[in-house]
Amino acid sequence: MTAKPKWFQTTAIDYPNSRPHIGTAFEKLGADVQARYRRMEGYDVCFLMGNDENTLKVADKAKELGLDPQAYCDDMARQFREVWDALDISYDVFIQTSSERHKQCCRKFAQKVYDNGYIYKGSYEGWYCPGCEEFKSDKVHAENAGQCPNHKRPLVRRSEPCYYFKLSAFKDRLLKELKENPQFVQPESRRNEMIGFIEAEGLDDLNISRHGEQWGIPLPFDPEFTIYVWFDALLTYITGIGYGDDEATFAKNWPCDTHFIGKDITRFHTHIWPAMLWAAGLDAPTKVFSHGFVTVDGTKMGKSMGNVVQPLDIIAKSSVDAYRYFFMRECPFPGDGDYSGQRFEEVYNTELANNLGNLLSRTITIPAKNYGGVFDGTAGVTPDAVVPNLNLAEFVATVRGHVEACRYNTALQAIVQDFLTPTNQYLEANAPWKLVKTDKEAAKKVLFNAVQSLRVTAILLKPFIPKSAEAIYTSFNFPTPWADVRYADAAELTAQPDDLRVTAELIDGKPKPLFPRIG
RNA sequence: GGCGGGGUAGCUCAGUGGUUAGAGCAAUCGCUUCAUAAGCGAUGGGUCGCCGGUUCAAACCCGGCCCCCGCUACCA
Repeated sequence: MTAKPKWFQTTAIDYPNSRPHIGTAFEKLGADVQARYRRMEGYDVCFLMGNDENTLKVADKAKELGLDPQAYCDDMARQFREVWDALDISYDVFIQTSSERHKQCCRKFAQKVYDNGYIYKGSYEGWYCPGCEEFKSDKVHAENAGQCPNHKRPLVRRSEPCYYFKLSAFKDRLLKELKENPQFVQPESRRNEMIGFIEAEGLDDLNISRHGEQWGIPLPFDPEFTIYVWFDALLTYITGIGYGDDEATFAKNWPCDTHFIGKDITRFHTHIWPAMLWAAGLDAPTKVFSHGFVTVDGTKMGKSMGNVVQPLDIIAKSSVDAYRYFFMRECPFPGDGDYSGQRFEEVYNTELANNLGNLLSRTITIPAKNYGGVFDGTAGVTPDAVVPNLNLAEFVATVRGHVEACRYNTALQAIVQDFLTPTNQYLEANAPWKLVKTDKEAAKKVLFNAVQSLRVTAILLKPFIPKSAEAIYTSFNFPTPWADVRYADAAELTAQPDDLRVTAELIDGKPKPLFPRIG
């Protein structure tokens, strides 16, 4: 027996200022489809997610609510997980950066980089607002005529000591990695941006410390300073799998096979993060995938816009799988997408209710009525292909390629248009509901073939809509247990040892609609 | 400003030189009634951003122009 290949993937960790919206969920969903697909394909998957808590905003928010920061963080973590669980996000590790374990490992990492000579003390000079007690960027300074936009008082030039990470030392190595390894940053457009950036601007050393903060992780070599948030946030990807305290688990999983992130933080993950890892003597991640953003009714979502949509609100009106299907089918994962209630209804009714759900209903009801749900004499019979001019093995290979490249919408489009719709056409062309009156055996064979199409469909849809795919699959007595099916099983039509039977629960001879129409 | 991507049917998009430019959704009409008022078929609808060039032939190649979007150091 050979060991399973490992697959380690992460999503970005989130600021727990407010509950997750559909944009945050988009990332988790895309990552989840990949994780589920990899598990199906026999990988030993570790899927890591978490919350990024060591930020001032979090401490402020807790204060505002009169809560201890830790209590606040723990409660938000609970709320986040509630949403992820409702969306069937199959994470294996959920890490909070305020956890003691993370902090300890974080300090170990910082010490290591310091010992390796990639952190040095310097000073940071910039425009400071005494009212805000923080530095403002040159941009803010320029745009507000040298005044603080909050306090309307002049910003003052100020210099304070800090610690720098020697990012510049990795410029050539990074450029080489970016250019020679196309998989390192996906999609391609983001990779080009990252290469272009270094070529145009070079790489400057980065201030990684803050001074005089209470909430945060102190630098091990100088406790006067805390580690600036993103430096510790990125480290969850390794502390979550045991860096610094469980080397066996860490060694097994690292390097990361895919970091799923939003396109806005691509630079952190493709410039700073690999450099940090190299500075500590570790490998860079294999792939960083930058997904697009979700808009609502064509406009950017935001608190100030008052158009924030939460996943649970959509699920309440439909179902988890409807939610998952919509975003994976309608929004190209590498690019941006839009959510609107109208479009949601359209996609749901057309593809899930009418096409898929109805197909299941009709292929259950006719056999149930005419054959008592048992396809006598089909044991050992190889099904006929239902879709003309389709090489099933090639088709499945195509879908697999789309899934592996995170082109989820294209994968689903292929499944619906090239497989599901033709199955409905096949039924129409052969009309088993008529044929059954003249040639019961022939009608049975037609239905048998159609049901086998549903088997293929259920397998292909498993990573996308796990519950519904299982409901379809277990509506019949297919021999391979659901937990064991792989895409390879969808690639061929084979005989089964027992007569095919309808195993779905029937009420008055009919199954419960899988996706009841909405609207 | 610089670098990158894009402008194709009402909507979302496919289509990198070769017959009358395609798909899905939406619209209209017909067939059907096994099924979730579901299914199937047909039809309408496009000066392929604008102008010029290369070519026997251009949505596709080249030049110019207009417009949109992304990146340009810390908001998924």
